[in-house]
Amino acid sequence: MTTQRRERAPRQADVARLAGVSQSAVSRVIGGDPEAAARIPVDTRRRILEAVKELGYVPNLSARKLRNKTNRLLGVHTFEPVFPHARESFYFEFLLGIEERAEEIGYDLVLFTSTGAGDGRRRVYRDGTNRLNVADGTVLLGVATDKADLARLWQEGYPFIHIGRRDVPGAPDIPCVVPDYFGITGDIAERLAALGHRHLAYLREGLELEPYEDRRRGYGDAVERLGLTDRSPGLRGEPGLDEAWLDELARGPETAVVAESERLAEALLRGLRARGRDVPADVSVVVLEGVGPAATRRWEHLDIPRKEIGRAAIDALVAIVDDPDLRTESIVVPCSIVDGDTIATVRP
Amino acid sequence: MTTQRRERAPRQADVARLAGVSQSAVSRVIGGDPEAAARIPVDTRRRILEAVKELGYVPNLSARKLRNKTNRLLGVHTFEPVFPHARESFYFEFLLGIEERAEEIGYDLVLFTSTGAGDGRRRVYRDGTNRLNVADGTVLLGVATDKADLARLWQEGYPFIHIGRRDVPGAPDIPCVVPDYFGITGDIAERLAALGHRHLAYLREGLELEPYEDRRRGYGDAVERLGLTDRSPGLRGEPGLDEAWLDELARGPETAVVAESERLAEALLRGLRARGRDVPADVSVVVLEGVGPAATRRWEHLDIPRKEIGRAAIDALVAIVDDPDLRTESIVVPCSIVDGDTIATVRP
DNA sequence: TTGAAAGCGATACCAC
DNA sequence: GTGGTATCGCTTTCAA
Repeated sequence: MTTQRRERAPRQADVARLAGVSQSAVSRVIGGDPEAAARIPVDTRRRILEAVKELGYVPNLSARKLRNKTNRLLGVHTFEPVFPHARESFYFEFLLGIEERAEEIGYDLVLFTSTGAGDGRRRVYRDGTNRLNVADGTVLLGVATDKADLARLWQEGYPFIHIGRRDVPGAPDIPCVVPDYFGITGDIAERLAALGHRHLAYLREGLELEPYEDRRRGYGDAVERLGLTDRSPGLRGEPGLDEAWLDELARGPETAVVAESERLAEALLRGLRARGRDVPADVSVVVLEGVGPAATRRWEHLDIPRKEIGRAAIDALVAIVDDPDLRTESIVVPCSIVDGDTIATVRP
Repeated sequence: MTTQRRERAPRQADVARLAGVSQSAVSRVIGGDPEAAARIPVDTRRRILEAVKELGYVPNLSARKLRNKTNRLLGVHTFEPVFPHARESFYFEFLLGIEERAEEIGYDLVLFTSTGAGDGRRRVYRDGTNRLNVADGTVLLGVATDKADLARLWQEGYPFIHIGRRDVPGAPDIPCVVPDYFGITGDIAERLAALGHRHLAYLREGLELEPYEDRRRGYGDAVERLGLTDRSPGLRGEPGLDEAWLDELARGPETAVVAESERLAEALLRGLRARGRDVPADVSVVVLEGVGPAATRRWEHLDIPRKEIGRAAIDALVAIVDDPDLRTESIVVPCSIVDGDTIATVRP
């Protein structure tokens, strides 16, 4: 049986003709609105559905979107390519959550990949066109977030949500879903205090993104509140870790260090050992980011619930899509601390 | 500076009004058609572009698609979820190629994820709606390909391409991009023959999908053509590997085995060793599929250029989208053999 | 050169 | 209950 291949996709008008009813009737039956469909006699309905099957009619989503302004498509725009490095990528887990949740609630995903400027960075607007607007709304992520793009999207009133906090001048409240860095870094300081640590130090990366600010503020506030001391350059804005400060640390009163990255923690570990001090015997260490499965040590570290965040982003986005006037505050997702063997109670 | 957030997205009509021209003029300038745009006086053009910028106008892609029947969106439909297991997935590499190529040629990707039936399998048609038709065309992949879906898509005339060969009754030539299993298995037989092997055996998996047929045909034809012998049950349709046949193999004239999967090869290896024979000293082994990075041995095996195939799929799809009347034959992508240490020349 | 107007396919209001 | 009909935003033909 080799069926003939169809030329033109059938429209509601074709269905209507075949069923001997008006186009509106077809729309009412197809459209799924139970209210409207219910008001149609079973018999007419049956004839229409038969015609639909006969012709193999399927609704045209673009037309629907044009009318309804919605098509159950959610976008995902990453400011850097994701797939190429997906395996190791920081972002991969977010996508997992995004896909999972989208599937659960019956939305499809548009991956905006074409917007490459050729230099690796991706912009939302390409020759004046916001390509995102095929989708009802979009989740944005990436370190290299373009704030101008964000501001413009916000002004356009396009529904979107950003993973990770971003402050954008000119756009008061960018809807974001953010890990609770502020809270968890406070908890970390508290945990250290509970173990008897009074003198802490903070190791800072060279990045000045908002999420780092949150960590620093959370930690700094807690140190103050708990009456601890921290005389490290990191807390006051000096990134990195130099020999001078390592010397200082090795003979100073500090018994615990919070490092923004595993990289820094590794360097710290080497530096301390070179000076005859060990972790956690002499110094406890907590890592805030970048602890992978290939880690050399079981660092006590902060865990970002990426999949959770991806899911939360979809839910928040759908809420915004459903009600664009919604003034969404940022969604804060709690983080947790993964126990490692790099902290200990202070030696008496 | 806190700019006001816009209420309604501006349309061409708004731009036209502001620029003091007609809507068609705006369309001509915006639409990008150089022919049409060229016929518009520089001055008018400038006024229009200014109005566009002033209002922050961006074209509505749904309306465009409705008119033009194209929106530079390509779909990806997987018959099983991909992301959840993406890291290890057989399919992941295909996606890499797909994303890469789509980005290069300026298309965005729609990930059809919402079509889950709840049982893990995904169908194209959900309550009668072909969700794919938001995209200009779609790449389909998956083992659990639903042939009814494929047939229906084909009949509808929807532009798509399937990764992996599939024969669908009722749809003469499903456009597919397929690894050249037929050719490469022939090459494998030849390579073995060149090493002096005259008596081969074939180990078959229990799956009856088209790609397996291709491998079996390629191998079988070559064995015949080269005047080799193969008395294995695998070649004639018996899947698996039982003790009886292992005994047979251990004392028989066979000096080389082609196994459809690493799993089978492993079982073979164990069986042979238990019978005092070794690989490749006594028996050479070539594996056709499933050799991962965690393999216990450096199997001589077939390599599927997955990324290449993904890229080829996009190119083929775009060709079909551009010209739907195109009778696409299947695209065949050559495979290669990865050298391992499981084959050797026949001992004199 | 420029503009009016006819669709593209679906929805919903408003009469009948 | 049912069927015209205006409308969504854009492209393109056809006149002016």
